[in-house]
Amino acid sequence: MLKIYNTLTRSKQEFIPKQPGKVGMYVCGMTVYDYCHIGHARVMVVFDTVSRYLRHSGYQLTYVRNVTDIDDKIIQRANDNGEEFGALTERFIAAMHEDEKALSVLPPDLEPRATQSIGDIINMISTLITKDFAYVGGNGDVFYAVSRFDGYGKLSGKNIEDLQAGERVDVDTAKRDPLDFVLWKMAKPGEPAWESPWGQGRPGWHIECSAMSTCCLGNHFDIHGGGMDLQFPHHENEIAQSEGATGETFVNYWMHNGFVRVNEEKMSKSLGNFFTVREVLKQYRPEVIRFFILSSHYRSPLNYSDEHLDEAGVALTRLYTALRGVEITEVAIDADFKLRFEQAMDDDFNTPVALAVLFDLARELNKAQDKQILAATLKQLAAILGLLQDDPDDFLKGRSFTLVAEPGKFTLSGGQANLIKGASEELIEEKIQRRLEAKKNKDWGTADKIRDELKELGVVLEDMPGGKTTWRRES
RNA sequence: GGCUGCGUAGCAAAAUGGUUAUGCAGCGGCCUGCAAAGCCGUAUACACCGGUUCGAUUCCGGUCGCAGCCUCCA
Repeated sequence: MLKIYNTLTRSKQEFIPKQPGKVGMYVCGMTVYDYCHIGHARVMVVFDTVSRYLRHSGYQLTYVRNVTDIDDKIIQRANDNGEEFGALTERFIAAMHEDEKALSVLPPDLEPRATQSIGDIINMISTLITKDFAYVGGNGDVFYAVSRFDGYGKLSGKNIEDLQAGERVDVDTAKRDPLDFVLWKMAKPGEPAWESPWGQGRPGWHIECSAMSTCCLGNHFDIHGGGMDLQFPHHENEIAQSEGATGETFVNYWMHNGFVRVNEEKMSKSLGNFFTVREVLKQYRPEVIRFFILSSHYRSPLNYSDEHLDEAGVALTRLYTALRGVEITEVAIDADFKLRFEQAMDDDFNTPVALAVLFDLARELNKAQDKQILAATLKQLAAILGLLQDDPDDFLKGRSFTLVAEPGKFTLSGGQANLIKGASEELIEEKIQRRLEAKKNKDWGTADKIRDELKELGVVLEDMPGGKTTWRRES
């Protein structure tokens, strides 16, 4: 039985979909004016894992993740660059898709864009005005009247009085109440704009998600996800807009992932302490990043550092080592390990425990005479986490190292990866042959020297029973 | 100031009212020419102070420390 921690109730609840067997899930995606950083990667990987597990559990899932491709920052950045905002967003959407692909994040079923949902957005704003939840302000912008919505604050645990008391001085006299937020923003000359009943303008950020989610999944759906920081005001506002407009419950389960931190501080654009996915991919294999993200629970903070990435690489190497040399066949997998794995995932997607099950499985596999069933079990269960799908030898020898170049020039390359990581495979094989000769002559000095040379190049040798020598690159 | 949440061994990270988490690192052993990998064994914990309980790291209260939100942010 799957349990999900619901931010709305601050407790783990049994997951009961609205319609038996079917799940609708919406996740707030990226605002595309820059490259994705590791914090964005966490959202993508976490909800990709959630969607994989829901499907594994037999649910027919519709997974929607939007793209915010119009907002103030996008306009600002496009102006700074002296380019059309559409050119800017296309470029970063392409880059985002490359990053996702590298991290084994499967594409969502639907990826609506704000600029392609303007009609739906306008319809929702019109409804809100009709129902008196929204008004045209003194400057022509359309605002949501927060005080009109009774449930305001139910998600974030805030109440209107506290918010008003803590409100910073707001010079915006166009609003009736400082807490009101913009639904439709009038365009300044030269800004991107769409026709609307209130004049040329663009949608506010919050209404975009309300419109795109209800359009794709209906007025009332199962799961809505996003980063912790979106709880307030973004998701609170979404509830106010959607429930105000439709009169129905908006979402049953709210899921929020924790932040990636750097030196105990939130990784964010504003703090400037972020690492982009493609930067990190120059140093670490994509699967190592994915493993690192899944090695802590999705709601916990995740501290980013090279040391932790290194540890993730070593841990992943242990799992791949267990699979090395075993032919994976189509067999029924081990029921006990499957059950333990599912119990972990059923408990609010407890990936650290699920990984611990995989490590226990790896130990059994290392001991086993007949490895077929355990190996198949390991690979199949890991697939639910989006891990261990590479050929073990390719992983261990660094052949699947991913190189990310400029957007649009994404390359998956074994040959280049070898050059990055030091010695070519030809050189390694040659040295191994020379060492085997030396070993045959019991010339241990030469043999050890060759081994040390390769170690310098990040290559570790392993003498196998039967006189063969295999090798791997240090992760 | 208001509202969330967190504080676990050398590091990372889970569960749990009484019993081995797990990975890396350490120590002892097996294996190996020596290693590596693997296997076996082993040490080191639950911020502090009270309370509830036969028994608390786990529940309750308080203290201290940390992070996040209250402004755009995944």
